[in-house]
Amino acid sequence: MTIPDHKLIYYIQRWVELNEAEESLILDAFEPIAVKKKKDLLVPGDVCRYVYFIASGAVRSYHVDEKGVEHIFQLSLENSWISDLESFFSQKPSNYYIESIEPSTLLRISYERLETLYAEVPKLERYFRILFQRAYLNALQRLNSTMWDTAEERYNDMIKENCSILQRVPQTYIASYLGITPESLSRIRKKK
Amino acid sequence: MTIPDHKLIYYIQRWVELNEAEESLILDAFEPIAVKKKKDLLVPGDVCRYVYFIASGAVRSYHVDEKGVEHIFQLSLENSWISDLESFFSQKPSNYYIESIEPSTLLRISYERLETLYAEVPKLERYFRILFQRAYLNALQRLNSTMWDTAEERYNDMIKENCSILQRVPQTYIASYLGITPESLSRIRKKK
DNA sequence: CCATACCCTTGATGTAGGTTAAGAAATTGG
DNA sequence: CCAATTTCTTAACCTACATCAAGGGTATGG
Repeated sequence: MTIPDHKLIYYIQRWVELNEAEESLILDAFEPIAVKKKKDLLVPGDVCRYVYFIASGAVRSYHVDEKGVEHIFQLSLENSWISDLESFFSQKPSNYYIESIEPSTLLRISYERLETLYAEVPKLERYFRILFQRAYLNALQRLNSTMWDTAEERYNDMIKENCSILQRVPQTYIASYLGITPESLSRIRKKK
Repeated sequence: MTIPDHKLIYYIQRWVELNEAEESLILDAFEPIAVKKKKDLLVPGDVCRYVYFIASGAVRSYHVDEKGVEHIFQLSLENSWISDLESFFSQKPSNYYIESIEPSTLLRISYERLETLYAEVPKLERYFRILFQRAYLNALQRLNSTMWDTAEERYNDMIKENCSILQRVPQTYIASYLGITPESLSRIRKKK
């Protein structure tokens, strides 16, 4: 068992208990891959075939609008998940890019394999139920603050909660994730 | 079995198959209640004890900020779910109101009862996994359009997707749900 | 190790939507 | 069925953030 494998099991065990048999079923189902910086894991038009667990590194998902502007959806560091779930679960073409922003090690599982894995390890339904529940609440909070807080408040919240990401990715990415322009973020930062 | 009970099972069966035994276990676990218009199901400071399935009627969840302004989170019609999941799952005090906006019939289940029900009917983990997955994707789309579309575009999208709600609740609620003031919504509507 | 691309900053100007205020219209309940 | 309350509209003015533009700094890969 390699280090990234350990981490996946560790993070699943935070929410559901697994016996040894279940652990190996899970590990067998995931395929480890290593990617360099700036590698596309998904491009628009392709079906999103995998859900990725980030064992190390950083990955973003974004979409490019008609004017060519990038809108960042997710900025994910190690020990979290990333995918385009809409495309993944519908198995229809995606509108998004998923791209590594640092050299990263990932564990991926395909749609078909995940369905069979649910049958082999029913507890995983519980794990993903809890995971989506938390992701949903998180998205609602982000929605709430986007609707009702100023850009400055949102940036300050991000500083509080998420220090390391600010050091690791360009400010343009942070601005896009917050829903503002790089210029505005620069002005907000100057105020301090 | 009453009509509202039927509907709950019907909507669960859209995603997972249930046998008769499982159906009755589920129906036994949910408690039907009827509420008038404007009844508070949850107020800030209280722990959210229930998840509600709306068999008929309409319910909203909202929070009131320091200035006394209401921010509507969810506007839910019959055949959908409503709760403050953050409070429900953490069993900590809520910051939200949940209030009926029409006379409604609801099926509710408590936190403890849901946990035992998961043990009795493991398939429900799958159902709620899928439910949260969809809710999460929905929240992300709402986030996306709040960040990048104009208020007018968001209102037009709502007209397309959700005709009936516009007829059934005051415009102030729609405005708040869209993240704008009633005045702005009024101006948008005048344009047509 | 240099050139190119990318990234950050700063300034001038534009605009969607907020705020305040007030009256008209529609609901509601006693 | 009417008074009270809530909802909707309109108008004048304001503000947070966007857009456009241009210059300087700093990675980075050939």
